[in-house]
Parts: sequence; structure tokens; C-alpha cells
Amino acid sequence: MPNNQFKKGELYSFITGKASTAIGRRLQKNFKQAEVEITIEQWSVLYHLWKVDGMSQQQLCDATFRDKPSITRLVDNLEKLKLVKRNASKEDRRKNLIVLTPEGKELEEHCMAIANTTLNEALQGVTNGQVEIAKEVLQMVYDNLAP
Amino acid sequence: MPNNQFKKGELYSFITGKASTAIGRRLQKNFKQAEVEITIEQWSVLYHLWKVDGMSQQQLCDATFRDKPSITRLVDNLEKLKLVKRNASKEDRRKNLIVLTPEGKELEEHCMAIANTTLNEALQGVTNGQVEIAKEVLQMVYDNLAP
DNA sequence: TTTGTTTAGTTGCATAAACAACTATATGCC
DNA sequence: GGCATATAGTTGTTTATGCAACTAAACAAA
Repeated sequence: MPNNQFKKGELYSFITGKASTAIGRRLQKNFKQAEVEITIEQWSVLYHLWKVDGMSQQQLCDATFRDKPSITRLVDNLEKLKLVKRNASKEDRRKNLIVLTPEGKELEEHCMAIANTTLNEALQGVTNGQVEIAKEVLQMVYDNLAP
Repeated sequence: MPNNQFKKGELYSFITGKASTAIGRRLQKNFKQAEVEITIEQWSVLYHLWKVDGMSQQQLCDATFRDKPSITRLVDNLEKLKLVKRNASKEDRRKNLIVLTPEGKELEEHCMAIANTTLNEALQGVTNGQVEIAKEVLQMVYDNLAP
């Protein structure tokens, strides 16, 4: 018997990731309730810019696991919301450096608090040990499938 | 110190579910390589119909964690591909019963084999015990956030 | 310098998701 | 029966994804 065989019924839920879907929806709902008018996809870009401002679009692709067109359009929409700005790089004129506007920076504290709250809601009753193993498994899955 | 506190850097990956994204992409790629011309979203609907043919759209919503417009359009596209058909219910004329066509039924074996292969690729090196705990955690997360 | 290749980003197209507003049928209550 | 309400499904709009094709700049080799 193979080591990693799921039963059919379990396979589906695991693959479609209903848990991460549920977290995403809850996070979106919590943003909305707090009148933070951004999508979770936009949030995922801002999240990395809050850590390192001025990343290139390619760096944002790698950080967020998205392809270039997705980042192009997410940055388009974040620019429309006046949360980021595209600055042409002086060293390499192909590159856009994406920098936070003051409005974009301002969101950080509030958004991260909402994200932490959401995660605490999600993980009620789950022990640290279980979370550690779950994270390990997810990381291994990701590494197994990385291109 | 709260029990369930993620470190910032981990929070992001957990919420955005990069592992389940990666599985979805690999499954899509494997379908394409096998010349199965369906999306993973269409697959997720077919998957339930293979178990119970003739479900209503509302039942498909519940089974796939999607809202009604999403299922309306997925069924639209599956009908265009001639994999399913909408049959008006005789007991309740509001309901459409979604039934597989012969072409739709034919796909089952091949698709499920691809899905199982994909899952085995994803879970290489992960022990049964780890998988069990990961599933438990994901289920608890889902239950914590269920509406 | 020119030619070919790689890298960064954009655009077009099809599919899908979330939300709100809508139609039509069913049901419960008086 | 008649009216309010709930349920099943559709449509419109905005946002996002995945893929392919594209432009422009950088780089490397001759």
C-alpha cells in the first residue's frame, strides 16, 4: 500500500484547499468590516512592500507566487487606489520599483492587526505542535511541486 | 504569549495557501499534459457528480464551497463542453438537476488517476502521520471559520 | 557594431470569484 | 385564496488568474 494515498473523499478537500479559501474569505470580510477597502490579493502585495519597500515587480512575483501579468494588474489597481507608485529604476531602465505612498504606509498597522486577528480566529483550539507539523507538511508539498 | 501566534513571515504563506495553490497549478498542468481540456474548477464540479450524479446546483454550491453565480457559470461552461446537462426537476421546478453526459462520465477514470498522481507528487517524503495531523489542522481551521 | 539571447514588464483573451440585484417557484400563515 | 417569505437559479459588474504574444532594455559574443 502506497505511503501517501488519500481516500477519494479527502483528496478533493485537500487539493482545493478549502481551509485556505476559508481564511482568505474571512480576512476579506474582516477588512471590509474594518472599512479597509482592499482585496486580499492587494494585501498580499502590500504585505511584502511593508517589509521591503521599493521591490521590483519581478521580486513581487517571486514573493507572492504570482506571474508577471498578475502583478502588473495588481500594481495597476494599487496605483489607482494611490497606495503605491511605480518608480523607474535608474540602474536598469527595464525595472519598475514599486514604492508605498504615505497612504500605503499608513495601512500597515491596521491591516496587520486584522490579519493577526483573523489567524487567531482560524487557529482556535489548534496547538502549537499541530501548527508546526501542518506548516512543515505544507512547506514540503510546496517544495515537492516547485518548478 | 498567545498559543496560536504565527511569526509575521509565516502568516502570509499560511493565509495565502501557497501549498494548495501549487497543487492546483500542478493538477492543471497534469491535465493539460494528458490532453484533458478542463480547468481544475470544472474538475471539482465533475468530481462530485461522479460520486452522485444529478445533484442540484445548490448541492454543488455546498459541496464545492462556491456561491451560486460561480456554479451557474461553471455549469454553463461544462454544458458548452458537453460534459453535463441541466435537467429541470419535476418535483421542484426551481431546481436544475445537473447530470453527466456519456462524455462526462468517460472522463472520470482518467481524471481521478491524474489527480491521484498529482497528490502523490505533492506528498513525496511526507509520512502518513504528518498528513493526518495536517488534515486535522486544516479541518479545524475550516470549522473555526465556517459561517 | 551588430546580432542573438535573456530579462522586465505589458496587453489580449478566456475563465473564474465575490457581491448585489434580479426572476421565478415554493411554502407557510392568516 | 392571498400575501409574505424563503429558496433556486441567473445576470451584471469588478477584480483576479493563467497563458500566449508582445515591446523594450540589458547583456554577451563575434
